[in-house]
Amino acid sequence: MESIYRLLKAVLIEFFKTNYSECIPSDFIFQSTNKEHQGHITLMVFPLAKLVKKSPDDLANAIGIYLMSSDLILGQQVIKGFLNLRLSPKAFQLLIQDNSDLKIESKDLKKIVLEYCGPNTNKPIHIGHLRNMFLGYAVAAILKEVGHDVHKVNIFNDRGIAICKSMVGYMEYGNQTTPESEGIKGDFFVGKFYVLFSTECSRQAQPFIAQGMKKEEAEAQTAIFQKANDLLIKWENGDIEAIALWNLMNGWFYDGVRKTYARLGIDSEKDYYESQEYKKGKDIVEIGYQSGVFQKDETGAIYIDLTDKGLDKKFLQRSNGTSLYITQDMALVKQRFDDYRMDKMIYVVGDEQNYHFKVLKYIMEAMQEPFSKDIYHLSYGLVLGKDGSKFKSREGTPADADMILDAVVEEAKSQTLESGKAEQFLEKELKEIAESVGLGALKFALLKVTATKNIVFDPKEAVDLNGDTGSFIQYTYVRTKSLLSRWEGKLNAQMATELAAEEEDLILHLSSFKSCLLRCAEALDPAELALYTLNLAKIYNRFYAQVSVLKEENIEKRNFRVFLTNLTNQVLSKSLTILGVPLPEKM
RNA sequence: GACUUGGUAGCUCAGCUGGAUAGAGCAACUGCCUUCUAAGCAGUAGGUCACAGGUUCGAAUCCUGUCCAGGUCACCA
Repeated sequence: MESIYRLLKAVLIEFFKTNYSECIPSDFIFQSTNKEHQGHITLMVFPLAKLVKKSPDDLANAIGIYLMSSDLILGQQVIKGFLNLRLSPKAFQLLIQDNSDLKIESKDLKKIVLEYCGPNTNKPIHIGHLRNMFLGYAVAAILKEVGHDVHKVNIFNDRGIAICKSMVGYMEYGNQTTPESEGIKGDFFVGKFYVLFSTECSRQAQPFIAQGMKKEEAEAQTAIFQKANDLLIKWENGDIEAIALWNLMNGWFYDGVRKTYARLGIDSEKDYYESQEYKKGKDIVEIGYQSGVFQKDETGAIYIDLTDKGLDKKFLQRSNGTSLYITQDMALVKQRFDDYRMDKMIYVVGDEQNYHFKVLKYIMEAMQEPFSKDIYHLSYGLVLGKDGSKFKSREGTPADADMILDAVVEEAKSQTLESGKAEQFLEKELKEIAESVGLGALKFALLKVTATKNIVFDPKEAVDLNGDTGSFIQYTYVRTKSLLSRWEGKLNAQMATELAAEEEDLILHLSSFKSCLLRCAEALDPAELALYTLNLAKIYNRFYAQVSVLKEENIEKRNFRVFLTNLTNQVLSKSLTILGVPLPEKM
């Protein structure tokens, strides 16, 4: 698209130079022409008319006539100050030339580290993690595609009171069982004891609640909670037994969660562990305190005063000297910049932590760390249930990532069976198709919504294979693939002299792929790419239904349509790969 | 209360820096498989863009105010 605009702009500047030499516009606004009107692109004449103080219609007419001298323009029509332009075959040929190569050359390339996933090791990952992973994966892929040097890292929140709860649960109810002995996936096995702990804890809390205590307060009074707390202190003090159990249970967890990562196609080049970093935070706190950036209150707790930034006092270390969530993040961010020396650190973390990252940035600024300006929180909205409430795992709703994935894959399988096509597939193929269609549907459903917005997620709808779904795109991809597999000739970008409207639409849309990617990279949001891809599939399907490709008798036309099919296939394949949506062989 | 994000068709969402009669999909209804995969295509119906002002040739989009919803404001993570 760009080269067309560039060429047209040159002609327009020419026009203004000859007619209105005093006021040359710095920019021209084009948009695609409305369906009701003839034309492909439209020039906005209003701002120009204002500049030269002429009526929009008169100016539009004058420009329209002038543009006819360009061999890019075949026709022009002025309607209420809109100058609608029909592009010539040469213009379309140019668009094809510009876009048959999908490589993007951009400047200002950066080294970027992106943190995503971030599971807690005490229970299986849930739907919120899915959004996090899909989003992080796609953003990283987009940045890479545009040319940046991207490094994905993962953080395991592997220490703290939560895992201690699972550990106490196991000590109480485990009876020496293992995931192997029970036939349960490791992360679920660990999570089972977290639930057992929670159940017992709320049971023990009942009497306190009856006395009028708040739930959280009451639970803190229970004997079982006390055990977890003691265990945490033991762990922090390096107690051998506590650490052995911790290693054992985290091992089970990693074993389970890595299976889920593999199934989801999620990867990272480096894993960070909170347990290995958190202590360094205390040193930073100490340095900050010594240099007067942080203060100590009467109980001995250390805080930073951010009231002049419109924020509150933020505590960085408890009065008993133990570290807090923010303490370890202070250490971790520094560690990352030491490890990678990158230009930008992107945290993919939910928007409930907006405040946290704002504070983290201010603290690093206050400590005069030069990297403070390069910290970026890529924040995304919640995944809500159908009634608008948060997904929860305890009430029997299938919020666990594995459960949701299983459900979606199962649904994809039954849809395939229903379609009547299953007979032509082997059992193994059917399984593969269900897996990639199910996973694709799930990823697309979570990626098509603007990242900052909350998503209302209905598993049934995501699984639905009709309409605005990943499967629709996958289907279109398979269609192009199947068609191309029947083609034995060469690919030829030489355009036929006459184009059908469906071909023009396809070319126009294909030609905006690169600019779409660049906008996504700028916005750090794959949603536009998801919708672009969906639209490409729609436009191709229309093309497919309206014109013949392999059965076209005119050789020129046939060759060119195969070429368009191939380009569509490539763009679909590239987009889906970036989004992390699997490419099925058959459907 | 403060800060922050949002409110567009019955439902889920687009609508990029202001541009033409506000667009998709789902759900409802109609057609189209002897033709390159019908998980498809074509069509009908569905709207006071939360509300009220303002800015201007022009506002879903920008500004102000109001209402509603989510999130955050811990010596939790």
